[in-house]
Amino acid sequence: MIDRDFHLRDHDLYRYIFDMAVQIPTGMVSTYGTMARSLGDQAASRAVGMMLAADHARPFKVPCHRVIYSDGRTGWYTGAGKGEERKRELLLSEGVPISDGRVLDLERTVFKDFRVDPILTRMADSQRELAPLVSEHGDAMRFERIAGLDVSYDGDRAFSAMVTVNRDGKVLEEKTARCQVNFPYVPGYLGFREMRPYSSLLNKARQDTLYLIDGHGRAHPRRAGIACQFGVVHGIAVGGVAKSVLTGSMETGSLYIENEEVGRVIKDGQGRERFISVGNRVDLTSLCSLVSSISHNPTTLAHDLCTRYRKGRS
DNA sequence: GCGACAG
DNA sequence: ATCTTGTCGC
Repeated sequence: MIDRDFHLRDHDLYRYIFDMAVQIPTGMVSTYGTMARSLGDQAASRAVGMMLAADHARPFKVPCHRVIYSDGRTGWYTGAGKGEERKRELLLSEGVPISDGRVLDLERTVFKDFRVDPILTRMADSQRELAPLVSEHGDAMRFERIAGLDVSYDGDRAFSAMVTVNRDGKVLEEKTARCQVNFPYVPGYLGFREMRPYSSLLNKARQDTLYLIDGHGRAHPRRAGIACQFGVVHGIAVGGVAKSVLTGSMETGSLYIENEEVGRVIKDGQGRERFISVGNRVDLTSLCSLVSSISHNPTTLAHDLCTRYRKGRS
């Protein structure tokens, strides 16, 4: 049984990062990569840097200047008196050894013993648990309704949209929603950023509708991309329609992970290249045929709608 | 230089 | 993803 609430919840990764930063003792530093690894995945290192630099509400004072690059480079400080120079000043005044813009003796100066819940490990485990629940069977052509979904952002305010068309490409329904997300984009964990914005578009999960999501399904390091998460959590048919590759190798129009075909490249109704992979309850071949055959890609329609919605309401 | 990571 | 400027094609 999958923990639906775990997938649907807004996990506040900012709070995790702030709670970690205050654990770095005066006179020591940590690195973006070290903090990401403590959370469970080094892939989040850029996200750690983005969160520390972001203009985001903080419940207490966060010593961002104590977080540096893993090669010792001090980097930038976005707080009061911003700049490279200010960050070095602050660290020097705290007794951190710096020379030539680099923190010295990293073995001793880099703090690694964070006390934190390894949330990314739990998320990755949850994706591995979900992967075997994905069904790759079902004819995409049997659906009367095809719904494209996408999200647009203003900072961490998400504006999502769903456009439902029939197989002739005629628009049957449009819907928008907005919500706050506090989980940044981390490669491999997109589902934990966008599950709520997408789910808030669903009055009820419809079995007569094929949902197409901007992102991958099985073409994911743990075979559980956002299209799989959305499909299994709601028990619906979903296809992944991505603009670029996340993982795997391309050979003659197919995307492979360890000799298994996990996706295909096609041209959509507008002639644009898209990477298709199974989310849930459809087979790859009919899914590709469907996306190629619809004159207006519902995912593109949803992209345009949520962009307009954001610009009109933010 | 390599590898390169959805949105 | 978003921002911003510049360029191309209709």
